[in-house]
Amino acid sequence: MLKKLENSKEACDIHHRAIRDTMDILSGKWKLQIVGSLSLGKKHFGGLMAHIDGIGAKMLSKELQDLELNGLVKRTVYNTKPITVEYELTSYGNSLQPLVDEIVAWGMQHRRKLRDKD
Amino acid sequence: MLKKLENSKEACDIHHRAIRDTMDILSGKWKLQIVGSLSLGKKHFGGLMAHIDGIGAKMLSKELQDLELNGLVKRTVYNTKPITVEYELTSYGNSLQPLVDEIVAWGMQHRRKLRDKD
DNA sequence: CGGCATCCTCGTAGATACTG
DNA sequence: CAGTATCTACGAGGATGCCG
Repeated sequence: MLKKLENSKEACDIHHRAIRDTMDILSGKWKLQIVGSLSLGKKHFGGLMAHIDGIGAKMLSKELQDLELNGLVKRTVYNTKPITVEYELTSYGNSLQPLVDEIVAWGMQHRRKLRDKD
Repeated sequence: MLKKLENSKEACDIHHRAIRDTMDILSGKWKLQIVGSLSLGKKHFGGLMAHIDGIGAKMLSKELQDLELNGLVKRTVYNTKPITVEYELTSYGNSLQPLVDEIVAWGMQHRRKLRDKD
């Protein structure tokens, strides 16, 4: 463990680049909510629409494509009568779970904090 | 532990609200990088500018104000010859550390993954 | 049902110049 | 050094309508 250069300029850059990488993929208003939603189980397009309150079809479609491109989400089309499409997290998408958990945990704790103060 | 309604509509809403709350506070291109930067120690305005590659004075200023409003960052002005200002994480700001760690960890793992694939 | 095309709006963010 | 002011551009994101 010769990690003695932790505070070097280089280490900081790696640090920041990692933050940037993650945020590039999860940026925007909706991606994390979509991931959070799918982490509870696969869903249809319409199901996601209903579940994510506020999102429009265009946004959802676009965000899902982004997530699919990054290998986080798998898209499956079924040739049912009116076509249906199912989205689910890939195993890679599931690797975001601890991250999502932290975000949820912090958000809940934050809301509690605000209530106590006001 | 009667958390048996985990999958209820209500629980989902709380879930999503928490994600939304957190992202509202950490949204934007820079906030997480600023937090990450300050988590390594207090810094001057100029220090942050230099450390965060790419950010402009206006953005940095605005983002810092946001973070201060949310109680994540403490701003201290020193009446030195040319005025200097120091920024540091509050204890509340430090509560984001595990979150930031997860983001960094995932970002680094993601970059590794991409390298292996290409 | 899923989702693309079009149009439009508004916020975000950059460049530059200026102040205390 | 640490901002603020102004001006501008771009793109995220919403509304609507059409298509497989």
